[in-house]
Amino acid sequence: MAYWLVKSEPDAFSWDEQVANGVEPWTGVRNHQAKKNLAAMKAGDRAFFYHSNVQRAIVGVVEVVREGYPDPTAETDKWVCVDVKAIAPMPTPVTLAQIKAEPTLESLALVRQSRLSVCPVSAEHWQILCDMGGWQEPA
DNA sequence: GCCAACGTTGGC
DNA sequence: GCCAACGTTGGC
Repeated sequence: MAYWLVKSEPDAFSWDEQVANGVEPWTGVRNHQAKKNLAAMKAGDRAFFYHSNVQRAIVGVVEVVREGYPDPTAETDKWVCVDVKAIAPMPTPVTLAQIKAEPTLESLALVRQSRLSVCPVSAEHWQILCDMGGWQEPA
C-alpha cells in the first residue's frame, strides 16, 4: 500500500464536505506531475487530506476507492481523477508549521514543492505524521 | 496584498 | 529548441 497527500483549498472543497459526501471524486488536477501521482494510486491506498491557504494543516485521512479514470470535469480526456472516501479526521490537525519544524520531515514533497497538489508520502513519513496528529486506526 | 516558485505560452 | 513574458499557486 502506498501513501499520498492531497491538497484542497477549503473554500473550494473542504474536509467537512468530504465527510458529508463520503465518497468523492478528486478532480480538477491540471498539473502533469500531480496527474502522474494520481494515476499511480491504487485502491486501498491512504492519503492525508490537507487544507491549503487559510488553514494549512493535515485535517483528515482518506482512502482511495477507485483508481485513476478520465477526469469528467476536464475538456479533454487526458486528465485523471480518482475517487476517495473519508475515513476519519485527524484527532489533532498537523499544521504546516509543525511539519516544517520537524527535521525528519524536511524531505517531504509537501515541503520541498509547495505547489504540487498531489504528492507521495513515504511509509516512514506517514507514521511520523500519524504520531504527530494522534492518529488511531479506526476499529 | 505581496512575493517566490514554477508551469505555460509564444516569438525568434 | 531557447528564453522572456506572463499566469497561477500557495505561503507568509
